[in-house]
Amino acid sequence: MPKVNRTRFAVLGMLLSGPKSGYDVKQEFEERLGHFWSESLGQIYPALHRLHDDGLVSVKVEQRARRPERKLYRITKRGRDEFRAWLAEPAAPVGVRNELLLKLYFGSQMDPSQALEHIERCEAHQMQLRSLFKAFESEIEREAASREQLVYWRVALLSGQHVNRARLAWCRDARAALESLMNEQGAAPSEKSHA
Amino acid sequence: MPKVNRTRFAVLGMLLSGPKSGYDVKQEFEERLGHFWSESLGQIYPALHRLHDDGLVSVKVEQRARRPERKLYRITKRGRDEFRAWLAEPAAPVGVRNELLLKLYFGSQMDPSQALEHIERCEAHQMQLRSLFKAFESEIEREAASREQLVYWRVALLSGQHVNRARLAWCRDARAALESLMNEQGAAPSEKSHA
DNA sequence: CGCCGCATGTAAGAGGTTACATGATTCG
DNA sequence: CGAATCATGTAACCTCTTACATGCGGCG
Repeated sequence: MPKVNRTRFAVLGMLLSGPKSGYDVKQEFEERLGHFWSESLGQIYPALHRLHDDGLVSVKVEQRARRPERKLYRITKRGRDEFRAWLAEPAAPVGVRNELLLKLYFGSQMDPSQALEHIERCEAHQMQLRSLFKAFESEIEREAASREQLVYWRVALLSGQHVNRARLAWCRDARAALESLMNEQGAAPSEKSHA
Repeated sequence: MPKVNRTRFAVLGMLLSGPKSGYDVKQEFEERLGHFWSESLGQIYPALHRLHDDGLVSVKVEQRARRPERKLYRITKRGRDEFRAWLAEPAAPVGVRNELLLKLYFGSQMDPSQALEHIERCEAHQMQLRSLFKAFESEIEREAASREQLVYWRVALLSGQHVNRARLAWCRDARAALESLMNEQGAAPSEKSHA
């Protein structure tokens, strides 16, 4: 298993669109990649230091009138080369760890009504996500620097939307399954206390 | 943020269906929860020791003729109680870290044909997954111990299938978007070398 | 004055994978 | 005999989040 450090390249990639401070990098992760990637400041600052040690970025301290000073990191030629090499490599599959499904797998240990609550929470969350994605649609239209970039941003967003729709559809199916289970048990109450 | 140890409860949950060894627990994770949860032996053994220290499981060494001996862990009353309490709590949302989308987000740094390869790899992987899910459908039908358990297992599987279908649909959309981008650029080749 | 936003960093600690270490038994 | 499976465990090593520590400037 070719274990590469993804934070390293995620941060490096953020610098492609121009020199940035660690703080800027964090902002951009949250604003634009929030639905498929995240990095904390506790990862970003050390990553920038390491990138500098390795010569993939250069630093310059920027002094601004009446604003705190900050370090602007700029990607170097070597940085670009290494980034492109990383881009070409196959992506590792997403690690799956879904706590909701884990709990539902053990659903027979709880009340069906409790299981239903879990699903309703998921449904509410996915509805919110749907709105966010909707708002994002117009935002990337405005902010993309080129036709090419817009296409790739749309592709990334589209993935979120497809999965979001799938989760919403699943919530409906799951609710239906649990409701019919509750009807069955309500109609024919077998012994439950020692299950 | 109420940080609870999920491995602890995942392992504890595995013992609900009867006493098991650490090795058994690992098997069951792989066979039945593979698509939404995983635990390594390096987590499972220490987790069982801690569960024992905390009185949530009991141990018994099982001697078998001409087979290596093993430790059978059995969930205790307290274990069941704590497990049920954990089940009732809201599940943490899935942490998102999708390396494929990260690379595609930076797609304008590579050849569209390279981006296309990334998508085709994803598509191939999702096709395999689809077959696995299909096979799983009949397996849970055979192995569920009760009607109730079957419903919950079906709900968990259904989630995998919905998301799998969404990813396949996205692969098709993404391929189409990239192919039309390649046509545009092939027809009107603007300067590319310094992008 | 106190809080918020900007800005940089470190340290502690949890969580997680992999490799290592050991040993029995079974099957070809 | 050697490889695969069963079986248990530890150690090293990443990764990641959180909390802590510090300081400036603007705003109410």
